[in-house]
Amino acid sequence: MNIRLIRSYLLDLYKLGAGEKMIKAPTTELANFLGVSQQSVSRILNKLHTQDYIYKELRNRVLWIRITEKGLMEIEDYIKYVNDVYVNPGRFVFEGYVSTGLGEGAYYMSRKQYVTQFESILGFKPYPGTLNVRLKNPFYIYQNRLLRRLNGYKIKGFRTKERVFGDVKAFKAIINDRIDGAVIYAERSIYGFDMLEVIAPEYLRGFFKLKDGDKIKVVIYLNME
Amino acid sequence: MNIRLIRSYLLDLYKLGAGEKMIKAPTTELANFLGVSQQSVSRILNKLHTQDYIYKELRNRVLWIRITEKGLMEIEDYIKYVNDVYVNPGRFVFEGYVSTGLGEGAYYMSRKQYVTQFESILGFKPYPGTLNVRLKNPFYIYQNRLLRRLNGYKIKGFRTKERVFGDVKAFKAIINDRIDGAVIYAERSIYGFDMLEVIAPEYLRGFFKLKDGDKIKVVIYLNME
DNA sequence: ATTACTAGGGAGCGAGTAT
DNA sequence: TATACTCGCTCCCTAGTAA
Repeated sequence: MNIRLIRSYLLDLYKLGAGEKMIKAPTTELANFLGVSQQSVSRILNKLHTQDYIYKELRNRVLWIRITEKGLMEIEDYIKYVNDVYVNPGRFVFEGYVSTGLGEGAYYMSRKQYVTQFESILGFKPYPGTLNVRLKNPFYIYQNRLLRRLNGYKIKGFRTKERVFGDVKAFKAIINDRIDGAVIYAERSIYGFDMLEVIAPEYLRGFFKLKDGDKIKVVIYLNME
Repeated sequence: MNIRLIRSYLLDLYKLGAGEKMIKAPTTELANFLGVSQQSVSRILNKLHTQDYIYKELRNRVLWIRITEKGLMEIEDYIKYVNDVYVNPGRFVFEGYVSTGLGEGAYYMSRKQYVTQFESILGFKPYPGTLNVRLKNPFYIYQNRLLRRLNGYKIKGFRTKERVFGDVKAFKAIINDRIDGAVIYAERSIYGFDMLEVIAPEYLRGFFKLKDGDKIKVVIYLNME
């Protein structure tokens, strides 16, 4: 079942109180509330149950349901997303923690072919290194996944006689509300969705006196205009 | 197109900033963001456009879009609903304004066949009359529409030799945080979704010293347990 | 490059109905 | 009364491809 529909139905069940306790959920009655047929309610509840979003049991031939932990997490993430949509259209706010990467960043960011493109496309000459920001909040990880799907500014890869350097995607960003930089996604990143790679014209660790584990805020602005 | 999907897609477009201005929306790029194929984006945007949820225009063969007033209203209602879901599971909060109905309420509420049922099912003997509460906020109207679909407590209709009295549906409610009463929905109500009919053991206009236009709060608790 | 048409498959839907 | 099966229909999706 489509995740968009799953969220929508889970939300309605939550409204009925199924997030807190077992509730009586006769399919005929839910049909009215959800705006679908009794048969569809039956099918929907069974799918939600199969996919572990709700508990479900028959008591005296009547259904009782309750949303599972997995279902609650899905709802909470979604609610956060919805609110953030409203507060920050066109903006993606992240908070994460300074982290030491594998040192690759410096190597990449000092390649002349990349540097000249960053300079002309983003408008600044990046400091030769990246700041790794680890995301812990599942919502930020979700957002990062979304964002990574967008195209952003494209920095073309190239090849030397030693090896191939892949394409890089960049989004303009503001770090700690002060420095204009960017978040980059290497085509074949070694990091998962819980890591942001940030570049800037300054040495960020120096500028903000950062050490590992320090909290940092990164706001990405989309360039869809 | 399914309203659940419409909301979901509109929300994502809003996140990209399409609620505030025309944004460049190449279908290939949106495909990544929405998690569907380029072809689906084309189809989805066309449907949203046909149904007046977005503006859409081609500039140099690239799509630009913006969410319409209708789309924005849909989003706002939905966001309110989502937040309210989280804050008030199992509870439906309404705020409306005291209004004079057509005087039918008193006639109905003094039928003995109704009164005895109300007394045994809801646990109080209703004052012979209903308080009409007019809803103005579109969100409350939306909520009322949702609620009217649920079954609630069923009060059976009856017939006299003069005429037929239809079924009535009731939900327990608390009025102005003080009086335990109920909201009733007559099977063939003469009112639209912008009106709540409230009953209580007391004469509410007297108890709260209400006059037409006074604000009043009604909280409905679902009985799905 | 784009957008968007077509066709085929599959998911979601409700009516009828078995239990 | 309930729930949930089958079945046919519609809607939604993607791949291929035209413009």
